[in-house]
Amino acid sequence: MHDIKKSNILEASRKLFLRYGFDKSTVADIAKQAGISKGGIYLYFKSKDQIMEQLLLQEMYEQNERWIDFVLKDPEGGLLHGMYKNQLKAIVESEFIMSILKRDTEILGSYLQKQDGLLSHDVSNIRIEFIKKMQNANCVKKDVDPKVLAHIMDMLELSIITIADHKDIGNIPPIDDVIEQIAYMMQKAYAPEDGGDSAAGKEVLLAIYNPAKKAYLEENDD
Amino acid sequence: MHDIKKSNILEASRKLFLRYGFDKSTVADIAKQAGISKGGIYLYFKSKDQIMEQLLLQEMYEQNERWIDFVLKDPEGGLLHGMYKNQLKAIVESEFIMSILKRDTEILGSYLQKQDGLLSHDVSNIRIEFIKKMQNANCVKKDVDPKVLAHIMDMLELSIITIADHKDIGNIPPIDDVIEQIAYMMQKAYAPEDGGDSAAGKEVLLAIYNPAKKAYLEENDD
DNA sequence: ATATGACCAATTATAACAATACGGTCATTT
DNA sequence: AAATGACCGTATTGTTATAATTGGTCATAT
Repeated sequence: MHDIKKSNILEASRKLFLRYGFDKSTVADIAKQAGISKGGIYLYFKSKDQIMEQLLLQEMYEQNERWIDFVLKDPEGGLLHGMYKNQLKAIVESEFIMSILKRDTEILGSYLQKQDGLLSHDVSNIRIEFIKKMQNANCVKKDVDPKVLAHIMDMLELSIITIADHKDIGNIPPIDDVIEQIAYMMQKAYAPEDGGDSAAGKEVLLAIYNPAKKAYLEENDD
Repeated sequence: MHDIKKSNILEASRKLFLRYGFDKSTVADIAKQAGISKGGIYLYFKSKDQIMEQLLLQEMYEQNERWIDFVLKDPEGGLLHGMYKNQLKAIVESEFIMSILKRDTEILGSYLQKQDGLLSHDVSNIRIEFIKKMQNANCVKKDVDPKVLAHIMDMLELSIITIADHKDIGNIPPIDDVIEQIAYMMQKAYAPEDGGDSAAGKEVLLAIYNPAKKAYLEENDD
């Protein structure tokens, strides 16, 4: 990160947004938490909304980095169940990412209404295309409808985050156990008969991810 | 149903609650819709809350009847994936049941805050016990943790209902396809090696369901 | 007996207004 | 140049009084 001040502001915002939500965290609060003056904020960001936008981008970037990292280290990371497992693991490490996926009004507040750009872009279509590519690379059984499979993956991703609001926490098993069980289920159902080609799957993932990463870093050289 | 008037009131309430929600549907509205006077309502129910309570009980009963019916007709209905599939099918046939599982404040309104009795009883523990019984009856693989499996079933049940609030409807596949795919996944992952004993599973289900049904009918002889 | 709707207390919605807090700016300081 | 915080117009929130609606009752009618 080039600019330590900018980084401080983002870190302060992350902390406050998660604790009090976007609406209840004032620019003055953020300035105080970051150890600078209110006016100083506006030397680095043109609005409070833009702070949130940058924060979302950063968190998404870091989540993806974690994901790729997990995948490359996992022998089965190139197969569908391995990728999905590691994506879920990367997601649940960030409360902020979870609040995005939930579209949590408590955290994101009025930013949800205003800024639809970042948050509304539909991740499901990306997932569908991805599954098709994985089928071609012999990482997923070919006789399954990518649209339906992607949707079930969307469902599990959503509910792993939201179910805490619907069940007593005492009845929720450890999140790692749940993720492992989901991966097991997907492996049994969707891995090709011959086990699949994990190395090829990793290639598919990197071929999509690396250009996106490069584009992001060029736009945000921090 | 013994009393046609009572039935009319419940039917009128169901219609209005689903359309306008519990809070926005007044007792006068219900009376009008049912074709009787407001005072008449109180000859059959002691409060507006009690109408909702009876309605919930009725809807749950009917959902269970549909479920058992589907299961008995399905050759694989006695296996875990068959039972779950048919339970999901029975659920999505009733908007009311879906609003209960969502704890939809738009529909249930202030009834959610007041009456916790009916809605808060945790269905997850029932599911765990059920899976254990199914394992003993050779309908589910024995090397899986019932707590985790039950939780994943809770997750899928929840998200099949709630995901419409999070995705464009254009990107949601037909609900029947989704349910079939979930069943396929569960069959691959959790059916015993030998295919399992569907008839035994049906016995397990009826052994639990029939006494519960009898108790309900005795309490509500309508 | 059964059913009605005018009536009641209690809750909730509406309106008008005052007070506050907010995001953002900019003259001044460092 | 870089950073500050007093300042500004607006939007939100709090307050109060008043009006309307609601769930539930019960004297009366059928």
